Amino acid sequence: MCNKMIKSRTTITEIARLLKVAPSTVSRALNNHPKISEKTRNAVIELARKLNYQPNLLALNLLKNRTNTIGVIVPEITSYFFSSVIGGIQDVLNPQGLNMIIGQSNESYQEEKSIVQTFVSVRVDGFLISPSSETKTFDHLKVLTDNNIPLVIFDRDCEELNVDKVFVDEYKGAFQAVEYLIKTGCRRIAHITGPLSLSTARHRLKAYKEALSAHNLPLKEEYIVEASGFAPEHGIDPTKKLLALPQPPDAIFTINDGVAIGAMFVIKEAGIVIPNEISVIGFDDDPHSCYFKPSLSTVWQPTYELGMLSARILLKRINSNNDISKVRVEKLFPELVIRGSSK
Amino acid sequence: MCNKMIKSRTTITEIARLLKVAPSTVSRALNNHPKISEKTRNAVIELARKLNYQPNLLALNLLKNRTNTIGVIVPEITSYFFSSVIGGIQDVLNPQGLNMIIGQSNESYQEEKSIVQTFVSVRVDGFLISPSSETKTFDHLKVLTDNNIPLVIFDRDCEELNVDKVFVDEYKGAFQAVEYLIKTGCRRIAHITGPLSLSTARHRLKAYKEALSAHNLPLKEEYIVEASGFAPEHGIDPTKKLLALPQPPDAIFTINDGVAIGAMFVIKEAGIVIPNEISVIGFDDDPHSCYFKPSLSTVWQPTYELGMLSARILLKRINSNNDISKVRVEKLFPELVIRGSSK
DNA sequence: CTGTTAGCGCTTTCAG
DNA sequence: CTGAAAGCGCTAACAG
Repeated sequence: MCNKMIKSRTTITEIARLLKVAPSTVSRALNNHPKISEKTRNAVIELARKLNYQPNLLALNLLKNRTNTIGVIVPEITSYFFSSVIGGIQDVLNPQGLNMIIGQSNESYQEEKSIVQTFVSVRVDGFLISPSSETKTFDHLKVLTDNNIPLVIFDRDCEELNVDKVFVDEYKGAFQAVEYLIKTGCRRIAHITGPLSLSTARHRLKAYKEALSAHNLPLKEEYIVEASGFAPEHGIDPTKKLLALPQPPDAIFTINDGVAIGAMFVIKEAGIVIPNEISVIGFDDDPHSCYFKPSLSTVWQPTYELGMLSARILLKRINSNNDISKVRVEKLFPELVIRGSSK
Repeated sequence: MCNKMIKSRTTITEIARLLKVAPSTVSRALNNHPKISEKTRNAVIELARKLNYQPNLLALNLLKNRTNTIGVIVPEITSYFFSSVIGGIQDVLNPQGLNMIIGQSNESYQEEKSIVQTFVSVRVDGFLISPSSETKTFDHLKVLTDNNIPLVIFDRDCEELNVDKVFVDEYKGAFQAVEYLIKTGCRRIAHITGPLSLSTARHRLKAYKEALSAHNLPLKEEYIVEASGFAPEHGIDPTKKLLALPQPPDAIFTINDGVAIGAMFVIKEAGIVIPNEISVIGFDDDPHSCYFKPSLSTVWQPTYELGMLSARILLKRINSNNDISKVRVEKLFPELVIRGSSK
């Protein structure tokens, strides 16, 4: 049973033929062109509706040389952080009739590069990119600006790129978290940082250091351990290392909630009580965080807003033909959320 | 400083002009057409490379009347389940030069319908859909099959639609879970189910009932409670209800890990020991699950494979011009993962 | 106000 | 083996 009968979609010429007018007239009628008689306009619109006419976007795309598609590149889509950013992007794009294609770099420079390549070849109208942690050279992104393809960087900075950017004020969030630990009496505060190629990790680390020094606490190098990723498993070893120290910390501030969850697991396993003996504060406010025992204190990030703002800025640039000379750099504000894992 | 100089991309006519041949010749050379002299072919290819020629997909799309884009519609992207399915889809699509656009229905029928609409109007080459829990009529999907647009349903079934489908064998997974609880001595086993409009919830519920009866355990209606969603928060009230029963359960099998996490939270809060007093088993194997105390027993689902297989089946249909009469329905197998929350 | 023409970039007959 | 011409569906000059 072969169902070949594709209901061939009605075209503008079809309507023109039926109405015995020129295709251009139909086009004008459908696009609210000023100089067209009410009569023909109505006739066209009515027939179009009756025939369920839908403009062929493929034709329009070729003509206008755009695709109405935005390319979004993130390290991974399974993390709460990025998936909710994507939600924000989508909610700005869709009402504008724009679509997005998503690429996951899996934190790999090579994959990121090849995604950029394919997105360029499908001619996306613009890019929203949060670079991978492996990405240290930015030629593949410079190509975009060189070719006048709009690009907004979000969350993770590329200092050498002079383009629109949207961030969360990591420094502030981290500073508040560490300061809170100090104020609640912790004196041996450790930090599990992330891949230091990332601006986010660097800013949080900087805030950690400066918060300590602002409160005249010594900075001990052995209290800074690097996690190689953002999942709970990446928090395991760093935490073990910290607990094995001759003088273990009485607080741990982690790069994110994932790592904090791994840390709490190790700490509880070791029979150490949170927060009495060790306080823990994460970063992100993952929806799971409040269901752990104790519930995880953390720094909430405006993920959805981050996505929306990035998309809005990109749209502005696209709609202005990338003719805005001034580059925008925006910062959104995080918020400390105190729960059970800290005093 | 206005950067208007768009490096206009080289076209096939450009190459033709430079080589003093016809555009069609260039086209043939570039597409390995048999009847073309080695000489011209090489000349064309060389110049094309030198000029960094990239075919204009927009033009090809109009000509071939396809977009090389697949529309993927999921209830939400922030859940581990769906985001990892998407990873599988992507890994099949990209090597084929296909892209995907994603739509989140947010479990809303209206949103789902409107996403289908926009995806049709951008002329995606095919659909991969997991319907929302609100979706009870399927006219918006029948339109697709009526218009010969390939469609694969995954994870959540629409019985009245006769199209390719890919599922996980929910029944088997759930049956094993409940059977395990019985074998480890639990006798008052409760089930927190999900929205019963979903085939997934219905199959798991059915398995729960039949596992009990297979082992001659009574089915008590008060042991079946419905969660209105899949997040931890949706597990709170159902669990409270169960604990308040004159004879509370000694085990809870939940619709998924999210709800199980909410359930464990309530149980621990009530000072009840897991698994000694109450066993808990979830469904999904969310990466967070093993970091809870106790770690959550669950049913692992082959999410990535689910995505890959769905995409492969869709591709097959697209590449065959939707000319395959036999509909494929595939089932993948889940696996019981026993951890600390069960005996 | 409306029709004619040209063209977006590419492939595919149809002739040579 | 190669060129000329037509056309995918639509819009935007340019004439009337």
